[in-house]
Amino acid sequence: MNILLAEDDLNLGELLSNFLKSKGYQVDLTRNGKLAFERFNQKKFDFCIFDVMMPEMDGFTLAKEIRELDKKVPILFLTAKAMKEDKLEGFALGADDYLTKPFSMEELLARITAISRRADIGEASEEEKYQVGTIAYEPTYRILHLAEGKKKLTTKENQLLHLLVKNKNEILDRQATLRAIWGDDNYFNGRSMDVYIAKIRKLLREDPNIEIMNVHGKGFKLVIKE
Amino acid sequence: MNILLAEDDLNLGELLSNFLKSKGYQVDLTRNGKLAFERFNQKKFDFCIFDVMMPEMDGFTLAKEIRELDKKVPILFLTAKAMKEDKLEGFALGADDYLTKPFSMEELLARITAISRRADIGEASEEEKYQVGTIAYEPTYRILHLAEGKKKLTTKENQLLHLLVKNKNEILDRQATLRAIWGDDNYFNGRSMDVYIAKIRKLLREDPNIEIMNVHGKGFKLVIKE
DNA sequence: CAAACGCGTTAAAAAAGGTTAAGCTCTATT
DNA sequence: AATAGAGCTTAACCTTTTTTAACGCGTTTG
Repeated sequence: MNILLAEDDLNLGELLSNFLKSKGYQVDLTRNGKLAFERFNQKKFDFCIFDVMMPEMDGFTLAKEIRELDKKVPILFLTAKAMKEDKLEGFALGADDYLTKPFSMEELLARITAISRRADIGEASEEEKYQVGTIAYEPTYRILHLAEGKKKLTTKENQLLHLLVKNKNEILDRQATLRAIWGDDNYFNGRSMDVYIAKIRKLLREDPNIEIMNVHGKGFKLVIKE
Repeated sequence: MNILLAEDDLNLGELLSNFLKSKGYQVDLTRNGKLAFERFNQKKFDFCIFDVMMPEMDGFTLAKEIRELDKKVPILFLTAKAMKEDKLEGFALGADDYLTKPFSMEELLARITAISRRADIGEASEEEKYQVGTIAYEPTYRILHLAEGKKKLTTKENQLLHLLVKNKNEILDRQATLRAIWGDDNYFNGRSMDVYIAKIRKLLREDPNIEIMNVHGKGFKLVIKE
């Protein structure tokens, strides 16, 4: 299981990282929210642990960005002792739990176990495979199973389609997507994204029930009729 | 839009109720959780605002009961300042937001606007299907089945028509609608809405029994004769 | 009843999106 | 090192969607 850990205190960070690794998890440690966000978009994570107070981008903002793209990945916050209002903000973002420093390693492990068990029900994680209308899609291998045969997607095609599919029937926010895939939501990246939407639409044309609809000024939404 | 308000402090209750009414919402004010729950079962509400501390039945218990019946209706809690663990409990129940007393009316309005927008346009994802006079309407796919064939609606057309249809035979309040769709009820958005009312009227002209009537100074009402 | 306001409607301006193709930047290959 | 190819970005052009403006008419209110 892959864990994304964002902690600016390098001592604590290494400590946690080593502990979790010793328990059989794979851990990516990042120094701040910004780096964590980039990492999150490059790799698939099953669990996130964020310190709330970090330079560049704090844990809550980070969680907000991530929630735009992934509604499900469990997020656990590490907060300095007994903050008041701050905690709530975390929960409103769909946090699954929080720990107040100082905490014991065992406590952390217990939470991770409990939450990931809950999150895992019905999900075989690792090998992802989707059925989009009549078309099978394997983001892990970037393969689209069309009627005429397998089609290998490019990096960007795959990233975008993956997000669309993960957020089926929901609006995929334009800005958040741009930041996730292109790292920046300026005008030109926006146009680039439009170009990729066009490419993907062409690829999925095979099944007339699939539609990527535009929500003016907001983003795109993948819907599949009946 | 119908709001269910539960607040035992009658002064505050009346104040809130009047303020919200002045902003175009219909408000049912109840004195405690028990009465609120009864009211909830008699009428359809689009939004709930509950004080946490109330006699008979507190806000959290109330929310728990309501969530048993309705998983989606937005709930906002009003809490006395800075409770600690208690607050968290609210979020676990699927609260959408909370406000800590004292708060400003504007702040409340902003939250309501934001949440109901999110709930409204974000995910209308269940297969809805309406019959408006002789015209079938599928808001999920933004399709209007006219005599001449299918007509695809634009984002705004769809949002507005959806609200009209959901509130058939009831007045769709102008200001509340503007905040729900446009996020702000300023003069220009108002004119924009009028333009869309005109568009929709044109689309629905096919069936002479359909009428979108104006209620001067209040809003619009979709009625279907006999 | 007149001034102010709200609404109906149409047209024009502005913004956002759809699509195609040319250009650029890598990387792999000769 | 030059060439070719793949992938991505930028540019260009066009369409659709939304907003803003303008004008006229009905309604309300003092």
